[in-house]
Amino acid sequence: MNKLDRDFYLQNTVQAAKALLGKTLVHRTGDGVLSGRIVETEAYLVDDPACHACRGMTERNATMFGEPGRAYVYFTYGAHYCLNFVTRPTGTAEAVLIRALEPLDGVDLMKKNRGKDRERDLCSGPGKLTQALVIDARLDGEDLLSDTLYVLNSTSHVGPIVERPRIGIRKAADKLWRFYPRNQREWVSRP
DNA sequence: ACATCGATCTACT
DNA sequence: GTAGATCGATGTA
Repeated sequence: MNKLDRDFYLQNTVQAAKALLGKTLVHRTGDGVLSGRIVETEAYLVDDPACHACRGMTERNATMFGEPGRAYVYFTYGAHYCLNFVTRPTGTAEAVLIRALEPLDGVDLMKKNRGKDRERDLCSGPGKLTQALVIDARLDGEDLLSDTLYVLNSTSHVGPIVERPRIGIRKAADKLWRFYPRNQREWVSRP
């Protein structure tokens, strides 16, 4: 299986958010390989009031303004990291938030990282999956074409995609920019 | 310098 | 179903 190439991340962010469903996120760590199937995403656009970048570049969101195909990782609620993939050309600050995974490789290590035993509790939320896959601020700006953190272009068939309002935002709450495959409800953060 | 508020999670009712 | 934790980034003075 091949990694998604740079061109994949240049496309329309809403399309990219849908196209990422069913792909496999891989993190190679010193303790083992951790991976999961992407089953829930959200799109954040440059002219979108809910997007971190809508008020211009700051120290935190600088990665979103950079090269597509990089990881934007930020810390929130005093406790959690969230993982995004930067999309669109350099200078256009858009990204896809990865909200949930179906665990694949390294499940035992994920259970240890999370302090949970049920597989459904490992990656069913943006803060959960970063804890399970050991993704933190050190990976902000990491190239998704590297050999550490990357996305495999799995060709598995993804059925009908459900479109819902994004979670945890107040602005632009009417936009249906949260996506998950209808047949993957069991792994998502909020069916 | 200081006050506010999260792209969340957990535990508890 | 909901309250509380928790702390860095951000905006305002």
